[in-house]
Amino acid sequence: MSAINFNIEKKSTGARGARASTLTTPHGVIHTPAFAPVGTKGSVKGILPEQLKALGAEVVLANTYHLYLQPGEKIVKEAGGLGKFMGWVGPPSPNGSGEAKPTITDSGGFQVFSLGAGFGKKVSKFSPDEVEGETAEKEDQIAVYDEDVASQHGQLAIIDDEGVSFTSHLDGSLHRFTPERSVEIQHALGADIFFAFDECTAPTESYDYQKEAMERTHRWAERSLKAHRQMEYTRLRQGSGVAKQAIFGIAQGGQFDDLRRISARTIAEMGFDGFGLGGSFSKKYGDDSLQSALAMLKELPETMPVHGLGIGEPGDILASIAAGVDIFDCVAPTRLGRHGSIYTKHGLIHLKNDKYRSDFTPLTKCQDFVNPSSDDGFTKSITSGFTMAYVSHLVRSGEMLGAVICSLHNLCFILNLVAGAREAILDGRFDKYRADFVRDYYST
RNA sequence: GCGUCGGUGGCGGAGUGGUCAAUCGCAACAGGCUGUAAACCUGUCGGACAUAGUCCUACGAAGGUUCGAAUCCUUCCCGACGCA
Repeated sequence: MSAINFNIEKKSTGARGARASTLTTPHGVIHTPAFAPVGTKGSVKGILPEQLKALGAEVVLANTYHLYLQPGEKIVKEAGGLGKFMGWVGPPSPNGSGEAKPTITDSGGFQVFSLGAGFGKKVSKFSPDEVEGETAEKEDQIAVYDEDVASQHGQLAIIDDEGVSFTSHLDGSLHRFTPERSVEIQHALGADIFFAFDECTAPTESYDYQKEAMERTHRWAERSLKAHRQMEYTRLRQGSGVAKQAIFGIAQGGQFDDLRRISARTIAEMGFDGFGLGGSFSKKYGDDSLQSALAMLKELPETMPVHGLGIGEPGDILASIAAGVDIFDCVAPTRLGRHGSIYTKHGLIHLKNDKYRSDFTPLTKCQDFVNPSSDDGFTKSITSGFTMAYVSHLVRSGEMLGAVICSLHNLCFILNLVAGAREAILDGRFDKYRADFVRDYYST
């Protein structure tokens, strides 16, 4: 019995393609395609929950690794779950705060990549039998770590078949994630949708390593699912009612089509509630890996909801929607915004550039491209008094309001882009919608 | 007027005979950012050709010592402080 219900309202004919759906979660409905703003530590940086709602966001994504380290999953559980904890709630009821809105947690698998293991061969890896022991052995494990790499990049995450050992970036203390532990933490965090623990790889890894990591991810997926079912079973037996959380399995395979396909099939057959398209699609790795990753979706049953992890570049989002991805999350809107870059119909611009010092064009001009029905929307009205010159000034002078305005703007842009895609799908004109956008955004 | 300490690239501030077109920070200019160790990181930053590099002009001004001076000497200008 799944905690979510996925209902496809409209889909392209033929092979798997763009579709519009409603995803009903224990905390509310998500209309897909949907974009989930990222609130890694339980906060979409600089943005109030009320503002997120006004922008049209229906779900936010937080991170297991970060919340585990700080404040600790127990606190979040005690608060009543992630949504309640972070104030991501609906209208208040007469006798208290409102009901929590939909949330997703990432498993911490990405941190295995970003905290060091992504640097692959430079990082020592352990065979399973070396790490069977408990905490006492961990000191020794770290000693094998490549000191040069560690000091150069500050990375400290070591993969073995059983799980991942890592040192906290906050205080250097030693920790360990296994699939079971990740699930346990994510149960405590209580998001509507959470992910199986995986190993994210860079597309620059060799075939052999991609295969090894993929197979490990599959074993971890199985263990994650099993752990989830056991915990859920126990909870249900204690009379806690219905299933509260859905678990998505993550497929990997890097840039290799055959691995991607194998991974998709393997994950799909395990019985997850949904599918996570894993990987890292940063531009620095080249352009092919996303295409290769999207191709694997053909292996999935149409009825399976798909989450594109970390896919957030506008063109990539539309390409992914075309391939049947339903939900997205990405740090780009907020990170770019904090750094002073904003999306416009004609591409990304850097407000710090000299030419915007005296550009008195209203900021809202950048949002005129999609979803005309949102013309009276929140961001439009809240940012209507701001000019590029003013925001440029704020960003230059380090005023936090600059970061906030740019983040709002970018979230508005991406949420509108995705909402516009949904409308277009429902109207049967998605291909044109995508083509028009891409033409304008990537011209010049 | 006397004395002391200072005047270095947009700013702050190192350097006190050669390895100095001059450490570093800020500013400026540009680039990057895709499941957030990211309100961050990288590059450029006297001028001209410009890849390396080469050549100019430069450390208040003018002279001087020296093979060689941002660095030593003389005078002048300017600033801060102290004494009259």
